[in-house]
Amino acid sequence: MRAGTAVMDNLAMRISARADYAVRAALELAAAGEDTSLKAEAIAEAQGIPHKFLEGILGDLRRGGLVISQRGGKGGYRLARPADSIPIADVIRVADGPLVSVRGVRPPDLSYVGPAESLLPLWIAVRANVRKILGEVTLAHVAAAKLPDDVLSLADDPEAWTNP
Amino acid sequence: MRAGTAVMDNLAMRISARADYAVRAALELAAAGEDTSLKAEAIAEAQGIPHKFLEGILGDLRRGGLVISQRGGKGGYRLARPADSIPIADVIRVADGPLVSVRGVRPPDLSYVGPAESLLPLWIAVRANVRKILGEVTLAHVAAAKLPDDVLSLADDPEAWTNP
DNA sequence: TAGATTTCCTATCGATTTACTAGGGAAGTG
DNA sequence: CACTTCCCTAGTAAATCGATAGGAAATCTA
Repeated sequence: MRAGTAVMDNLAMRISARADYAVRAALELAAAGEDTSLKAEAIAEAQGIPHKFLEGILGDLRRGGLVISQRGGKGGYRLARPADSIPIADVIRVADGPLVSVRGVRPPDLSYVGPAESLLPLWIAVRANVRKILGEVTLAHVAAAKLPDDVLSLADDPEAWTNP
Repeated sequence: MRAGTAVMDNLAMRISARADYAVRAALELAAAGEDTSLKAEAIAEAQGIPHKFLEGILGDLRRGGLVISQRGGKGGYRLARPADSIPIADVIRVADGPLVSVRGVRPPDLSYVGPAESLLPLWIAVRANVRKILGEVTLAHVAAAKLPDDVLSLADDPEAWTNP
């Protein structure tokens, strides 16, 4: 922990509010069905997300080609593709940039010297693993509460839920 | 990406400079051997880390029980335990707090509603996976450039090194 | 004991990022 | 036209990040 500060919430790897909100909004759209559109306000209320903030995030999802928007009275947002073809990784990347980085640099662009040389393959391995999970699990999986077996088995280990 | 900004380095999951520096410093100590002590300045120079910044990080490692320090002429820092008994995860946690969090909260403390309910087990699975890798790989592994086979095989996939 | 060395502690700093909020314009609907 | 809903730009308070400064405390050598 950083010296001198009492409560440290400074994290090695974190998922931002933006990414979390983006995924939850996309899940609401997935649950609604590919051709039902929902208003930003309705999503915001359902998920407890500040609605003006959510509007910005939905704009990112639209520019990223994940959702389609419609203005006016019967407007709203809907998924651009079937929910089972949209991995969680895509949503996070579109809302928040690259999945994993070290010091703001992506692993392949790092250079290490001396005994730290093997750090690079280690970060790469971590990244590959995160990518594998979040690239495999789709909106449809989560919305239907049916995660793939290999992911479920990871989450089933009781030790995975403990704190430290 | 966030609307309106040109270059986005805003990341879903990142390893901070602090965590990176902490691991690299610990690796220098591991390479030096358990009972050789190194001065902060020497580590800073070897790894290209701002030395006053590093001093603070080494203080965290000391308070976390990972290194032992000695002041004065022949002083410096050395590992408190053999390098093969210190996982990378420990170093990161001591320097930077919990490994993985969502919106600054640790996964078990989150609560989701509706179609987002299965997000929790998903984050838990991601965390379990990161923990598994970083808890398995020790300072000795990295310093000797001999990562465990399962980690190596992850990093060997050429696709793991690609950008997006 | 004096002097040199090196850790240890506190405080501060500028830049960036994060998580939001405000206000109004553009597009579509009845 | 009136109304709705998305769309866009700006701004902002607070936290965090990465780093620096200055000196007190401990330890060693001579």
